[in-house]
Amino acid sequence: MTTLEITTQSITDMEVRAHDGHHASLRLWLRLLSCATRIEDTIRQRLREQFGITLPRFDLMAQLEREPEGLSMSELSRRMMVTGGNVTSIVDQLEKEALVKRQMLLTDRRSFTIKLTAEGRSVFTAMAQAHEAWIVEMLSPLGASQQEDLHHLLGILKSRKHNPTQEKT
Amino acid sequence: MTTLEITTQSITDMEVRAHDGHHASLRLWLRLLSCATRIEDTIRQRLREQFGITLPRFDLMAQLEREPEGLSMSELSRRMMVTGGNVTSIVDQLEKEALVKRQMLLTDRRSFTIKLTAEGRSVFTAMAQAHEAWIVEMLSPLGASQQEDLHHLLGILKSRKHNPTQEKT
DNA sequence: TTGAAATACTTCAAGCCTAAACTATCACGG
DNA sequence: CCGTGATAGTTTAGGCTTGAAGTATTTCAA
Repeated sequence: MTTLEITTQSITDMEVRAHDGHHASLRLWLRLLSCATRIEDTIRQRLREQFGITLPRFDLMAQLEREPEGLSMSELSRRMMVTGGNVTSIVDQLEKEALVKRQMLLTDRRSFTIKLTAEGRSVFTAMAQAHEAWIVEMLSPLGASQQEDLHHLLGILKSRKHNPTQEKT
Repeated sequence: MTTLEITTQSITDMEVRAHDGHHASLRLWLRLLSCATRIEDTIRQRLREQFGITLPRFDLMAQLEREPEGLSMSELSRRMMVTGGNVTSIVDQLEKEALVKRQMLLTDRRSFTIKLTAEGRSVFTAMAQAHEAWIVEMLSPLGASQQEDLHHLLGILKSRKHNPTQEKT
């Protein structure tokens, strides 16, 4: 299956590299996933213990905090990268706790705007501060320039996501 | 709260850097999470469409594939970093589909060994091959040396995870 | 021996999440 | 107008996940 003839290094090197590259990619993916999971689990646990809130609810509030004008359900769904039905249930919960409110739109009766309530904003501010400190703490094994490097590498990964042979430009 | 007096650049620089560093860490975390989520979602979707299996079931089978002798429930739970109850339900499903089997232990009647069935092993082999190709494809925006860099940086992050208070160079 | 603590696993309630089906409203070309 | 297709949200069934409570078994020391 693989060539055994070694006239120059180049051919063999390429194949060895390709083969190893597969396992290396897999290992890289597992490590990436593991890092993200560990950090996320820690955040989830601390939010629960210290603020009695779930991560998805926190995330939704974080989206709203950046948009004082509020967001529609579909825009929330897009930004949070989750399905619409999911957003419905999270907003339902947060509305029950009076942390967000649905606001009718005059221009389109199908839609409405979700906003933080005054209490929601104040609660979120306190949580966000703690949250940011946790992140800083958990990323601190990396120095500032290493964090920049990591940010850059992940940016490359993000940009051209998955490119099945030939994709539109 | 912060000093407003600027006698030399240094003080302000430090504070600005600290402040920016916080936001930079947060941005880095969001990017890391987003990369992991996008890749994971793609894998989940393709496993479902092409093999009619869920990601957790695939992951559990992957653990078993590496251990021909099988694993206990608690060992599976530890390796997959999920709770025991979770493993119970996934094994239940896989057992229904005859992809894994519970095997009584003579030495300890509380426990048993979970193994892939012959069919499970054969099904898994096909899936794993596709899975690895997807990973290679999705990581391909990064060259081999960039993947190594990323692997290395994530290794640092993983090792010293979160280290309360004491540290910073 | 025996009973308390530890261990292995299961069950349960509650919440997250998805895909798919459903309702209501809007847009717009005929 | 009007009807057809698109869009905004909701609902539902099924699966994952957790934390906590529960059952069975083992360990170990008094």
